[in-house]
Amino acid sequence: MGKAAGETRDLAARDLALLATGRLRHAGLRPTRQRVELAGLLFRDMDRHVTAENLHAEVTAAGVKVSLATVYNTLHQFTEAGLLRQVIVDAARSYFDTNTGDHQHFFLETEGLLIDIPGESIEVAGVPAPPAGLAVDRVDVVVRVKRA
Amino acid sequence: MGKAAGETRDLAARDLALLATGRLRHAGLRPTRQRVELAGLLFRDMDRHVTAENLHAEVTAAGVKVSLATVYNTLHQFTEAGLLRQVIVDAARSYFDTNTGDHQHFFLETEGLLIDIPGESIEVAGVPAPPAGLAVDRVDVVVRVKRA
DNA sequence: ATAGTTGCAAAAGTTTTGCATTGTA
DNA sequence: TACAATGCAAAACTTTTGCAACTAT
Repeated sequence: MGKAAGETRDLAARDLALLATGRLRHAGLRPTRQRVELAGLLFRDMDRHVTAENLHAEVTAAGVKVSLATVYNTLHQFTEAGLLRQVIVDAARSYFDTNTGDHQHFFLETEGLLIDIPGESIEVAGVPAPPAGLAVDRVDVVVRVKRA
Repeated sequence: MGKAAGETRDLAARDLALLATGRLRHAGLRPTRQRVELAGLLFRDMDRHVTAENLHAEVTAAGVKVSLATVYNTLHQFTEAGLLRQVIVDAARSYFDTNTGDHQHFFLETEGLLIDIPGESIEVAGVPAPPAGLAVDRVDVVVRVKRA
C-alpha cells in the first residue's frame, strides 16, 4: 500500500523528494525513506509550524508508514541540523518551524495557532549583558494575542 | 505533625500568613490552609520562579501536607487572579513567576534556570498590528543563553 | 559488511480529572 | 448548612527510550 502510493505520485512530488534528498545529504543526514517523506511535507510550503502529532497524522494520511517515535526523532534531528527551529509557547506541546531565519511569532493560545512575524519588522533593544559565563544564544519574542 | 510545625513557627512566618491571607481575600480566593501556605512560600521573597513539582517539594519539606494536584490547581488559580505569571520556555515543564510586572527573562536551558530581566531595560519595537480580530495580550521575550 | 535508522511497545514525566471528604463562611 | 476546596489515585497526554529488525552506503 505504501508502495502503491509511492508509484502513483506525480512528478512534482518526485522533484520534491529529490530536493529533500539533497537537502538531507547536505545536512549530513542519510536520506532514508521516512526522512525524505517528512522533509518533503515540511519543506513543500514555506513557513510551516507543525507538532509531532500533527506531522505524524499528515504523513500517515498521505499513505506513508512512519512511527510517531521516528517523527519525534526526525524533528529533533532536523532541528539540530538547522533545518527546523523549535518554538515552545504551549505547556502541552512543542512546535517546529520550517522558517529558521530571523523572525518571531504571534501566538493565539485558544487555537494553538502560531503566526510568523518577519524578522525585519521587529526589534529588541536593551538586552542586558547575560550573567558572567553565559552568552546569548538566541532571542525569542512571542506576542500572545487574543480574540478582540 | 503539620500542626506541630505550625505551632513552632516564628512571628515572621505568622505575619507572612496574615499578609498572604489578605492578599488572597483581595484576589477573591478563600484563604484556605493550603493556599495560605503556598502563598507564604511564594511571596516571602521577591521574583521567584517555581515549577509545580518544585513548589510541592518545598511545601512538603516545610512539613505541610498538600497534594501535587492542589499545587497545580493553586498555581493556576493564582495565575488567573494575577498573582503569578506563567512562563513557558521548556517543553517539559511550566514555570510560574511571582513577579507579574513588566519584565522579561534569560533562560539557561541546560539547568532549567530562569533569570529576570527588568522591564525598563528591554524594549521591543516594531511589533506589527496583529491579524484582524486579534489584540495583543502580552509580549514575552526569552533570551536563551548558553555557557560561554 | 557495517554503521546508522526505524518500529514497536513500554517507560517516563508532567498535567488533568473525578469523586468522596473536608473545611470555610 | 451550603458550597467551595482538597486529596487521592487514576487517566490523559506528550515525549523519550531500549532493543531487535532493517537499510543505506
